[in-house]
Amino acid sequence: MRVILPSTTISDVARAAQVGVGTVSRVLNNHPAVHPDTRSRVLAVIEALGYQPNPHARRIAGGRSYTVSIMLPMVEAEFYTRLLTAMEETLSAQRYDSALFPLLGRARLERYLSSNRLAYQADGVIMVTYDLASLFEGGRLPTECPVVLVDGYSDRYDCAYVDNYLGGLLAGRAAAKYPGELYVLSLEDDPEGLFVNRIFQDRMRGLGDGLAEAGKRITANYLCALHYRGGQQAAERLFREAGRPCTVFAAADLLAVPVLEEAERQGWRVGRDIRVIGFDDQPWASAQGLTTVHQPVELLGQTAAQLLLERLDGLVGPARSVRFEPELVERRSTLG
Amino acid sequence: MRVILPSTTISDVARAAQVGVGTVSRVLNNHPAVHPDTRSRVLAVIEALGYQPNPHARRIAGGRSYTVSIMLPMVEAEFYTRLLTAMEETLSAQRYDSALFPLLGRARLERYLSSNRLAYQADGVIMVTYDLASLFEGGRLPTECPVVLVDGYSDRYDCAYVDNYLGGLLAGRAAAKYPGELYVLSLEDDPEGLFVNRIFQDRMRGLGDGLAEAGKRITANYLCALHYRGGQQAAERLFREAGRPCTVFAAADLLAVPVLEEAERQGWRVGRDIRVIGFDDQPWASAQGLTTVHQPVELLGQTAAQLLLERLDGLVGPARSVRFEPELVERRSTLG
DNA sequence: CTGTTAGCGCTTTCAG
DNA sequence: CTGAAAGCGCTAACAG
Repeated sequence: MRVILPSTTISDVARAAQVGVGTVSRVLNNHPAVHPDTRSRVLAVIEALGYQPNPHARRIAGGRSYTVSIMLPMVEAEFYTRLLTAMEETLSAQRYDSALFPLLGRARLERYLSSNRLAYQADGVIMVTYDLASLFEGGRLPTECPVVLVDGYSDRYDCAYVDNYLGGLLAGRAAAKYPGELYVLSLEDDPEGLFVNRIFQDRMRGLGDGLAEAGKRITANYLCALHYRGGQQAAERLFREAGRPCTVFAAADLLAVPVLEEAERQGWRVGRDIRVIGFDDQPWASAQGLTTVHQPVELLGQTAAQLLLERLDGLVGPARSVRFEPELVERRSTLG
Repeated sequence: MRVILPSTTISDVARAAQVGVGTVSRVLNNHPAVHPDTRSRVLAVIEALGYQPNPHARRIAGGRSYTVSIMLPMVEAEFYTRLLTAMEETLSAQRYDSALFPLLGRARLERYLSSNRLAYQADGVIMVTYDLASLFEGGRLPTECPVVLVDGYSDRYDCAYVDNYLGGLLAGRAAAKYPGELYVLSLEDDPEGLFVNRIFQDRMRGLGDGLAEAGKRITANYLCALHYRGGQQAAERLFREAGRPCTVFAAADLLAVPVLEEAERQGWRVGRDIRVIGFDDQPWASAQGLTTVHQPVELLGQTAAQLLLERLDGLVGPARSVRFEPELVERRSTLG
């Protein structure tokens, strides 16, 4: 990796390019009023010197720091890793950097959110999954900078989300066609009760309605923690209590895997004795032959980043929301 | 939550407290040369106005931004969550904020590390587990600010680490006393090969030496991914291939759990037919009755933060390293 | 002990 | 189109 002296400043560039600092600044900020020749000369010097503007100075001077804060839960790594990667790619294409602030509890959250703290010293904020604004009086984060919510719905902020109700509905309608009882693995409540996660509630509501259309209902709901082991513990109980044939809806692919594996262990034929429907369509779901509700995770991330970038470019107006429709992907786990 | 106007500035405070901005700055930075009465008057105003200094301005002015960047892997949530919490608590007690930069691949890493970018615009950097300096020519991060490595050993930077070799040795010596073959669940290599993780290598070396002292050796080593499911897949193979009695060393508690559970499923008596030794001593290991090598995770985090804070206070001198000794905690899984 | 002032690196007028 | 200059919020001399 090339090492660059961190001490190069805008006036070094100006001097080397034989222009004023104002002009360098204009080039840096893509101001149109710069002669093409001057611009390219300055750019050449910037390149040669490996100059990078100091984000703090930019911010202090009333410009942008080209920095966004992302506040995200520290669970279920895979989903968030995908989302993060997508957001960071979109942001960095516009030369924005991002820093993460993990949602690890109320005390830490309050620290982040107290005005003027680091998390707010960015040009924009992306909240992932949780609409933290609801924790504040007035229902708004105490910040002037644009805020976007991803993987969650809000009517006060721009947001990009998947219609989890519809996803549940699709799963419910599919499940209603299959013989036998229907069992569900869904998420237990957040022990801290701090964050309100509507996502899983929506999936369950959709599922219930999808079943109801066909006059069916859930036989039992196994609540579990959102990790493989949680799913496995639920699966073990399920196999003790369920008869075949039956259908299982797992509110996340992660929870469906142990069900498939337990079925194999118990000698139940997946797709006949037991049908399994997941939610997410993680990259590995296809190889597992798991029928599931597809969520466009990367698209979600790109969209959220895009919404924020537009605000950072000065767009004003009411909150926009981009809704994605999930799709049922049928595979071996329901097709025998 | 109380909402505070983000626009309060140091001169607002100075005016309200009827002092000069210099004095306010002195109070802010705990400069001794301030009359106690003046100090308390200023502090009262700061409190009343809810004033928080702007970290960018502080940084720009040549002072500290009271900000540290933490670069950490996005896996095995529990260990890192504990470590993070400990570090953040120690840092925030000294009024330092921290932002996370996830290690998600080479491209992103290079972006973080290119000089003058956000990750470096902090007063200090904490690297977790991976010594990123080895990726650079010269073996040093291209930054002037102090760097600390936690959960890893380095001779160029201050570091706080647990002697993983010793941990392995203790496990090996214990295992050598038990009858039957010895099986191991350890970590498969990082697919990207980007980061060199010595931790698990050290544990394995120690284990081998501990066994060798008693003239014993490992019968088979099951490589697996560092999550419950990885452990479970290894455990299933292990139970097909192993005879009883036997002993299993899992290089992380996370991997030991599925072994215990599979034993129960297979009707093997834990502590007699199969003995299990983990590594970490996670908070739940005690309830599981898991014999394991205790790592003082919180202490590790506090120490790393402390090492950094001392550097931030101006301490100079050669790299210091704080080594913690792990301890074997014997529980039901080896005691029958 | 304290007020005043000169920058920190950058953006943004404001004249040319 | 471009240079000079003011100022963002703060720290760190510098005088008193």
